[in-house]
Amino acid sequence: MAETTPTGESLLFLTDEQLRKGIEAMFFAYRGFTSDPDRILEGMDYGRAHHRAVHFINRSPGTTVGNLLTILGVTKQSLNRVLRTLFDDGLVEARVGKHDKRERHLHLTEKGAALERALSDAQRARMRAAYRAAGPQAVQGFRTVLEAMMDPDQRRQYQGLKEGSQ
Amino acid sequence: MAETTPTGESLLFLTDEQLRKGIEAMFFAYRGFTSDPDRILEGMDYGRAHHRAVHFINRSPGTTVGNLLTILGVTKQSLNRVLRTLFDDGLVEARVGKHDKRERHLHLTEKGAALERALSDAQRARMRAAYRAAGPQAVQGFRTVLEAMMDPDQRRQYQGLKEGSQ
DNA sequence: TTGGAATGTCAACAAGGCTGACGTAAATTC
DNA sequence: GAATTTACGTCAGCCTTGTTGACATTCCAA
Repeated sequence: MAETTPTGESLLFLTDEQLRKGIEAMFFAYRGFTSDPDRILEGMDYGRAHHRAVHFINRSPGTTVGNLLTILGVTKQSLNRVLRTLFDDGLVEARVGKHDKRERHLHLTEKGAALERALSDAQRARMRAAYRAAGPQAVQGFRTVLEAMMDPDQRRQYQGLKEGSQ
Repeated sequence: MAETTPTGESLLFLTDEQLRKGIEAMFFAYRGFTSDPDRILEGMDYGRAHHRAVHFINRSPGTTVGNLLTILGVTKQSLNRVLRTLFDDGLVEARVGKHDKRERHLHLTEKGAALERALSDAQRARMRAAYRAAGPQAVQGFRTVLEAMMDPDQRRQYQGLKEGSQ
């Protein structure tokens, strides 16, 4: 491999030390990333799992339970516990599929949409501040590296979500 | 705020849509980020919490229990459960402080260092591949945005760890 | 008509967070 | 020298969110 020998473009950014810094940056940044929604959710009877469900239902209204299972990567039992409380509290409603009546299409109620807004407003505020401080060029790099870090399956889901399927 | 009106440098990267993409990128990328170590740990009696402890003990040999508590941001009861199994299995040893005998200074044993290497090798491999694919410029941006996303306290810890204190 | 897909649900369990209370030894302060 | 504070350990109990396994229902599709 010719590119393992530093040439004009230095490859110092691939040293173990630089990689370790990247790893710790992910660790600490992810804590910040989740902290604002977590603060909102604590006290309510909800947790991070509810946030994720509400986020992706808002993102793809009418998505099915099976879709959600794939995206979230958890078992149906685990997701069902979360969805049940969201149904019971009137944040999410499930509509029986028109074509395939086995499927349940998930939608946020007005109340659910309100919670989603509160959570994502908080999360976006932090993201916006970080983006603004870092600048567009840095944001471009940020997205590029994150995308390269995903598993191929996850990346496909991420990209598939880019243009909403309604 | 004058800079909320797009000028020469477009501010399209600050739209809600772009921010949402950044949020989902963090979500999916973090899953990839943790998946390789998780795979190694499953089957052993260890989990992600053990990984974190071992990582930071390796990072700062001789660190105290209190330091570790601050860095990890968990309660001593929670950390203690993890440390106890690491002691019992001979991966970590605690040395009574020389100056302050109340403190326990934590060190990896050879066995602990071996596990740490296995875990960080796997995690670095993914990070290295992502860095290489994205290029140095993107990596620079990646680190800049992550740093801006941390809480100030977390950022101080992250930066404080940059140059090892031994 | 029959097999398999999509979903819900019950039960049991584990990891890893949390709080609260209590104990001990060592350092520090008064 | 006594009192207080600090660093750490531990017991008990609770919560969220993940897991596996088993079983029922409904419905599409071959």
